[in-house]
Amino acid sequence: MKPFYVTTPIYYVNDRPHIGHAYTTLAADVLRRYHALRGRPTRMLTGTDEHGSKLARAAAAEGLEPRAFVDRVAPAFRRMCEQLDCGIDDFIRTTEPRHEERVQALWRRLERDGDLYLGRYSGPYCVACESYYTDKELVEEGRERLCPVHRRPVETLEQESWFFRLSRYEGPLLALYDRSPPFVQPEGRLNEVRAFVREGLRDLSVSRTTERWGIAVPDHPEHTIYVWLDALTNYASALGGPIAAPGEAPLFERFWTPSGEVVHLVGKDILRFHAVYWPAFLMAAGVEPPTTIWAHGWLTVDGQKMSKSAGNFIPPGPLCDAFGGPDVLRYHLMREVAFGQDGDFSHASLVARYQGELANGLGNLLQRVVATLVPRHLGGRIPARPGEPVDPADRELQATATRAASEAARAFDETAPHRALDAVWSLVGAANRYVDLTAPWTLARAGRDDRLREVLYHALEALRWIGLMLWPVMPRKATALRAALGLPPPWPTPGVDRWPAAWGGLASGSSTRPVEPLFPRLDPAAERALLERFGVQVASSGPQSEPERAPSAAPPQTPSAVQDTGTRSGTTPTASATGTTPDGPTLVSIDEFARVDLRVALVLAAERVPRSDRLVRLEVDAGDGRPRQILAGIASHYPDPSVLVGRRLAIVANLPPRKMMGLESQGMVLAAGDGERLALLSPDRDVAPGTRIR
RNA sequence: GGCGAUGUAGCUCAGACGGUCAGAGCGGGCGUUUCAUAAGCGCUAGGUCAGUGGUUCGAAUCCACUCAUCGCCA
Repeated sequence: MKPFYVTTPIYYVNDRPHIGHAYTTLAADVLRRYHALRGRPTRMLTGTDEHGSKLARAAAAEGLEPRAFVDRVAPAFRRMCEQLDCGIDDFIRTTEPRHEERVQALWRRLERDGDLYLGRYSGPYCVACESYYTDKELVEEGRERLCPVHRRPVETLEQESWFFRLSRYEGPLLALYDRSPPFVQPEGRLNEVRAFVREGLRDLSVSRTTERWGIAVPDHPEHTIYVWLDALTNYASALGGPIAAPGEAPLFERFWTPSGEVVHLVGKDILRFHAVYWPAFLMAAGVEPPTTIWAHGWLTVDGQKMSKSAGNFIPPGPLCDAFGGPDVLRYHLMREVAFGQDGDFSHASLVARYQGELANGLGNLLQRVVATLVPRHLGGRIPARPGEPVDPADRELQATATRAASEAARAFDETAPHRALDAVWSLVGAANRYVDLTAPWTLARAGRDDRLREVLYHALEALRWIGLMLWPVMPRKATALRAALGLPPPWPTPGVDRWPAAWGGLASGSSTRPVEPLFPRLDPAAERALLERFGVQVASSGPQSEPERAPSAAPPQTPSAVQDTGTRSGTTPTASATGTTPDGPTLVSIDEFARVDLRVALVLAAERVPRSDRLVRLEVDAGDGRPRQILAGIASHYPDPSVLVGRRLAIVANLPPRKMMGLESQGMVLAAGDGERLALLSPDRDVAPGTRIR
């Protein structure tokens, strides 16, 4: 069995973990679990990238030593893995001695073999950043080219630098790109890399005298090793490689071998470093390059482009909490996004898939079969295994299962979890149809017990297959499903292929277990509540208005873009990616406007909110049948709000509830104001509370 | 500017070698069962397959050009 070694990028710790990090880590874990289930020895690595001037600056900004800073922020990434049930085998930090030693060992090897030489590097340099930039990183303002961070002119600075003889490896790299299976996936990306290399490679500057926070060049401590040479080496250093005497690094020998498979999952922004520099470093050191560099796409949120503005991301934690564990998020991300392509995340889609596919599809299937039919008609006993299916319905179910298992396996083998899940769901659908078609409840009434037992056996067996195939993506739920069938978790065992293959593997005689619904359906109220909790406007997809003129401390409620995968971006510095919105008036369609629920509301009570100098608490009749509480920032204009009682005001009634000063505001009153004067809007004659405004 | 990719039903997308390729899932509409988480199941979508012009007996599928979007490079 070929060993399988999969890595995520190491995450740059200048940020908190968000759903983009979660996505890559999840994908690696899913692949790892799949191959483990197939009986392969597996290993998964993730970690954090903790060197570089950006981090040193971030630390300085908080008055911390870099070491103290990274020690504080790095654990969040490890916690994310745990939260997502990603069974990592190792977590490496580039500041660990075991890594630094291996990087220096690699350096010595490259130097010994003549692939490093001392030269002079010159390029645009920002004094404030103490950092070089490449031409394309600079921002142009007028005729000037400025530092992307400080917006200050850069100067051309020359310094002594070590160079790696990258130019030597043009031919070997191109040969690597011709090998099959392709070194880079998806293949479209391979062409880009090939084109890049074909245009010629220049030697690479791999040390900086201006950089302090990093790994020192052996014997030349005034030089710091280039952060990418440092960072890339993590994939091998975590195993004790890439340079190690025989017997010294057993893990490296076991997993980093031509007879094994080494897969690096990377974001498409860092493809070049992985597909050009990394294999070149390794070839120079006489080490086999990895098997595959898999570049996945971006995750947008609600179709919004990525943005790097701070705090503008979706952390995975609340999504796990909302569904009692990570499996629903795991499922959704793997199912929704075609691996390798850009994908979109939206809470609405998450909930829709949950309801349609998990609750109605699989959850309900398990419920009808295991929680009802089998206990009711068979006393919870798993019936005897029938002979070879002869009934067309039985044969059809079995054929679908066989097809699903082989298609799902092929999809996982091709790193296409979305297609694997598609295949599994073809079996879920077939099993639901099978139950409908064979109608066990009718068989029971007709006293056809033999047939009833056969039918339920096949339905249970289908569930067993589903449970196994789902385990890589939803380990907890798959385990719960198997428990319902009276089966243990599918402990992966090297050398043992547990993928379903033979129909009839379910042992008879044992008992099913009572189960809680695997994926409890959200009733409309719960669904709405959940979406509102996520800040999704129910029944519309339009942008939201902010309730009242509330303090802007809270993050924007409009779900917006997530960032890139948070790895070291080789090309785009932090500040450059922010887009600006044109200032011109925005037109809305009549439909968009119609989504705003404007109503007349009668003020029943009004009082100042204690300890707030702005807020007034209103109780209004908005035609809901019960009073509604609205907070309005109008206290400075209405110091005695009781004058408002009995007035009819215009309100927005379908904003998500929002808490201010510990009180929930269920709407917003409309007012005209310029900061100095403010006037509440009222209808000019009496209309019933709740009357729609249009 | 160079190279490349994509543009198929409201949405997300499948559709080697040109001739049951005009499809799937979701959403929408209609119907139906009752074992089940008001779930399931069945039927239904009449979309110029971006546009134009070619090649061909015949093209979503080949060629050219145009438009749009995107990626890599400069």
